[in-house]
Amino acid sequence: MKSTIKDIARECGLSVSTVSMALSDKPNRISAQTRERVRLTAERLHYQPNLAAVSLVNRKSKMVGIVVNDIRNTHISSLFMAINKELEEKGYSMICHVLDNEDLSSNLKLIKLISSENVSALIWAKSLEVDKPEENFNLKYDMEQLGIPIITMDEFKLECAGVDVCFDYNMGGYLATKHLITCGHERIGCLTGDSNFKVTQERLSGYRRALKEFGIEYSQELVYSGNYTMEVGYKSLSYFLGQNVTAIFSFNDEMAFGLYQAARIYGVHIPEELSIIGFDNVPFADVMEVPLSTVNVPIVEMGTYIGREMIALLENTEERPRGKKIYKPDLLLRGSTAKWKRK
Amino acid sequence: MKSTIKDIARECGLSVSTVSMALSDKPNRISAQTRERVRLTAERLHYQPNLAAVSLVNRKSKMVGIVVNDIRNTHISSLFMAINKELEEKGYSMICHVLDNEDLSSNLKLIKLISSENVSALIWAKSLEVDKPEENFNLKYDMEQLGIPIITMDEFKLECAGVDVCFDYNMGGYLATKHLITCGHERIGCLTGDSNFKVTQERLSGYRRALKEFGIEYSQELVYSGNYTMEVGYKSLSYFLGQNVTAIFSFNDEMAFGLYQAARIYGVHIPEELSIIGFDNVPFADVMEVPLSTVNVPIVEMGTYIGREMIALLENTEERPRGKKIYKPDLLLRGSTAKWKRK
DNA sequence: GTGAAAGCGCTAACAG
DNA sequence: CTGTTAGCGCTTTCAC
Repeated sequence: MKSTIKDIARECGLSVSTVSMALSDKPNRISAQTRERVRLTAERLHYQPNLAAVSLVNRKSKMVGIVVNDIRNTHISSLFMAINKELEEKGYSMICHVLDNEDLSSNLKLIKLISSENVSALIWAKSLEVDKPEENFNLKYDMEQLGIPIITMDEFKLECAGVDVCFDYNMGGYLATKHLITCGHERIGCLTGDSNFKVTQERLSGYRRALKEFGIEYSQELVYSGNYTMEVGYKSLSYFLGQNVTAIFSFNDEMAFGLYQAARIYGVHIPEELSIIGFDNVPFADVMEVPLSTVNVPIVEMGTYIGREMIALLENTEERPRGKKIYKPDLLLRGSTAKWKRK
Repeated sequence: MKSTIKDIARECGLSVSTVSMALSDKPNRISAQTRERVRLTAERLHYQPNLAAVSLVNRKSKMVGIVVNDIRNTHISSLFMAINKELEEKGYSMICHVLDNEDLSSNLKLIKLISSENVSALIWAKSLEVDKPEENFNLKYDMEQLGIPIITMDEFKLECAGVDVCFDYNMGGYLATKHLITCGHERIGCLTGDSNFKVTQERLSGYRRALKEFGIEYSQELVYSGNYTMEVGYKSLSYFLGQNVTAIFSFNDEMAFGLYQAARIYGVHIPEELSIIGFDNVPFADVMEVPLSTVNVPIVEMGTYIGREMIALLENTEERPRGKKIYKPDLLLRGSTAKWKRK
């Protein structure tokens, strides 16, 4: 079956420890010949080190845990790929926990599992849910107990090594809304994501801030509580039409595509009869017949940053205080938003 | 730091082995009280078993390796999620190797890495490349050497436990092409994926088979060699227009979207001036202003099947001969293909 | 019913 | 330069 260091030792007539050292890259006192002899038999026997054993003795592994939301969303898979690329280059593998949109399974169970997997670090790219203060408290505690560097994509206020890599969603919401207002829209629908996500609430604050700044009253009726999926975007349109909105700010592009789909069915013309602005800037945004105006989130850049920071965290020995990085939005104005002409 | 079974033993004044047994679900002779006492202190100490240690002694782990292509393609991320869902339910975690479209890194290196990770099984969802007989020979050998069940998504002809979960791409190519011919098209462009992939060649065979059946001569000029990405779809259109094609069979939906994008720029109307049929049926296919006709690949069903088979392979003890499952295509005719009216 | 001992594959300190 | 020993955290005989 799989050969071990023991097999090599037997073949070469050496001790296990000598073989171990010979195979190691660290400077040591094994003669060049022995070294070569060991290397050759290792190759011949198709030897591959058992990383479980290595990690057991080293108390660290070449594994990084990652928790992400539904990767069917291109925005998220792009992030995933960007992180993966950086880590793989440096010889790290990822143990993935991908969350289905439907079952956002218990955070605590997840952390326990991860705790078992003895990964050397963790990337927690799952949104912070603000409606569970108690669970979050425990989660924070458990995360810190892991004793490994953790990169989060929200402000978890963890007290352990790592970085918070965030995005200014509030500003994004503000800019998107302001743009619509500047176009002359006054009844602006707001299609939100899961209302308990911090990232959702921040976008909503931005929306309200813009309205306020321009003296438009906030109205609960113009807010449709979505969940970041295309389906809900589709369903929401009839509601918005009933509210006579002239523009919709969708909290992600995915839902905006759902709006497009419904608009086609209902015969609503974008942007003449309805302006739509999205959020994320997924690659598809530019493929639609009416390219989608959206708030750009530099997700690949963020993923790359996360990957690199992770490597630094893992390989630099000196302690660093927990870092923080905030990415800023910019507006990508394409064909789906237009000046509003009162009929 | 992280507590171990030893800590529990000390706390309870018991031996390590007793604690191990008490914590185990297997039937054994530990008294109910001891059992409970151990359980409670384990909880109190936030004990989580070290799976590296467990797998070392059991010679198997709750880890499954997976190799997939670029998950930014919804078709692939859907597959990934479907597999993940089944495995996670049964307590298995996935070690992911996601391949970037650009760097299809060495298979052999990948297998070696996986061999180190001591996963209990492997899902090889990466396309078989037919132009590397030598590498494939070694790959096959190395895969078999892993000594674990392997599910592939191509016919690798492996001689180890597992299943080949395939799709009849040839039939898919045939049906798509036949549909276009039946619509009256004669100059049918063919936008292929990476030409060295078996799944690409099969589609191409299907295309040629349909042409032949209807007495249309195959012409090299009508075939544009792509790579399954939107960019190449975009770029290919001007070539196809130069060839005066009236329809294009795109080997996946992604590239078809690229064609859409280019068509908009060039002012080419779909389907009046150009019919397009894709392959995969990604969710977005239905969102475009002109919904994309495509060949349906039941990828979620396939993923679920793979997950379930994997569990069966892992948990049923009796030996089973290597299985094979072939999914069949069906045509989804939407708005992007139409009867050709000679001008 | 519980404990002692051996060992999974590997590394690292300590001898020689 | 190389071998011996101990031990990472856990499971599993085999004694008691």
